[in-house]
Amino acid sequence: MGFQESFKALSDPTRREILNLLRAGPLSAGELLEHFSITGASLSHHLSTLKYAGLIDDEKKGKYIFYTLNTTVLDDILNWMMSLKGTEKGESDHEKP
Amino acid sequence: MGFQESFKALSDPTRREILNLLRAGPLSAGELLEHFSITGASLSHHLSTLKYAGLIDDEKKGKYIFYTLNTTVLDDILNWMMSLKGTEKGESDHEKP
DNA sequence: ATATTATTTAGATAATTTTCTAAATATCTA
DNA sequence: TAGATATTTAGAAAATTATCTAAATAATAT
Repeated sequence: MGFQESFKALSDPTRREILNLLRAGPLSAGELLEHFSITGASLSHHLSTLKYAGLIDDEKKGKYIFYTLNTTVLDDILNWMMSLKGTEKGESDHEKP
Repeated sequence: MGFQESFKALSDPTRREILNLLRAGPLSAGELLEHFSITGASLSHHLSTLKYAGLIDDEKKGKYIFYTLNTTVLDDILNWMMSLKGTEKGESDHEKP
């Protein structure tokens, strides 16, 4: 999984809102659906995009599938962005090199 | 400019490479073009996408237009991602709350 | 076993994006 | 002024994406 899929996944507002909702803890597809006015099929596509990008995990519990945030990819993106800014991983903002 | 445009801009590998190249300092469109095998027109579109997203600035100097990295939007994205991770702005990774 | 509920998959359409070639604009130089 | 160079804009074709409805799969409940 590269940045390609991650950024593409993050570029949709519905998907970003899904991630926001998952901050509080795992939610099923149906619980997520209540927060949007799209069909279950559309939500399912968004979830599979997020999963393909590595941004969420899913776990089947009986009739439901619960989705959780996976922050591993976010960390990779954070590091890439910090290196773009020229800031090393542990470096403070206040140094004058 | 919202996250929409920024993430969309970042989702293309050519555009991410442009940002990487600009880390070292300003470059003209022509100088950037040498690093890719696309037409000038395509590059120009990528540059306008990056500019619209607020990720680069441009400055005309005579015959040339020089592009520079603008890290303001990157900071906003970094903050959003850190809040997704549940990490406050100045907070260390090592605390156990 | 049948019906109900939760979710995904298939297939279609409309909108967006990437890229190209060709033409336009702006600046410099001879 | 005419020609060359740097870059953008216009217009079109091909690929990708978001969304929908309808159908399929899987699990639970009666």
